[in-house]
Amino acid sequence: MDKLDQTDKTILRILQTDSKKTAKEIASMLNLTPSPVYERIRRLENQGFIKKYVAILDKKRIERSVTAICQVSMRYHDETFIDEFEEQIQDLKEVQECYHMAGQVDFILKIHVKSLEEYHEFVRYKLSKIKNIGVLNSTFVIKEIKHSSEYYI
Amino acid sequence: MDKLDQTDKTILRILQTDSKKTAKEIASMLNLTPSPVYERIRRLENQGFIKKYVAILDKKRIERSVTAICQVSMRYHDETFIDEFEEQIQDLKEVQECYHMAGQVDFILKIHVKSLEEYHEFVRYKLSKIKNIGVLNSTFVIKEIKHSSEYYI
DNA sequence: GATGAAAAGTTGATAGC
DNA sequence: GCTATCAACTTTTCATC
Repeated sequence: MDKLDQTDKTILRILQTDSKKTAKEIASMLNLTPSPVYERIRRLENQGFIKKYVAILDKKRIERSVTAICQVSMRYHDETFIDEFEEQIQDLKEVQECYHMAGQVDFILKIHVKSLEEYHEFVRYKLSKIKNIGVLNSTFVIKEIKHSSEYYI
Repeated sequence: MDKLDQTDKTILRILQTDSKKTAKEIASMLNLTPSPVYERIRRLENQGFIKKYVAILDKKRIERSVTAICQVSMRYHDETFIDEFEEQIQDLKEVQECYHMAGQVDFILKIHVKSLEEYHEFVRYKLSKIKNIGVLNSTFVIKEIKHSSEYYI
């Protein structure tokens, strides 16, 4: 009930690249009728393999051209400080990703802003207002080589 | 023709969180009829604001639980070496994101694998086979604080 | 730009193999 | 787990305001 067969995997691969493909289209790619494809997709959703369906926007088109990677280390590593940091990061709309890391650096953040000026304001008025940040090291993306929401299956 | 009004922005915000919402549902959220919503979505697609629609999978469910951030510096910075690196990275299915950075580190990669053992094999048999890599520094995600495909609009 | 209606296509359910 | 069929709903188009 929780195992994926080859048909399931193919369906997931297709939906990861284009979720607007209809059950009918997928069915014809797999030499099936739409019904089993439809049922499998429903099952993959219910069993939690598919979390959601989203539109991917072009960041250049919506003025989020600057991508920064920001590495943060905390001054103290009390549980409370860490929890507080995590909570406050959730509310920062410029932060698209944030990971708690093993190693020297505590957190890695991916940030999207309109310009370097906006990044400066983000760091000055939002990020550095969070308590207990020790080291804060920002680098900027000069070219996006690969950026995908797909996982290899 | 290329400017977004408030209605466009609301539609984009909705589609970024749930692209399965029908034109009818969005219309009722905006106190409109489905037709103008439908036309706006078509326009947002044609003008390149919406790049694509995808299904987001649960990485734990499909055995890609380990996320690594790998920072790579090149030995030499010739154009040919850089181009070659970028090309070869495209073909590595474990690499979900790769950015060419300004600063000390040349590239930052986000990698998804099943286990640390698989990561070891990835580095040993795939990544380190790419020519001209000088420094290679891997860290692992111990907790995902935030991970979204949405941009703030 | 929006409404409203109508044609074409998809979804989702059900019966049967 | 599949095919075939069908009603309900959505998408898509278009005349009209």
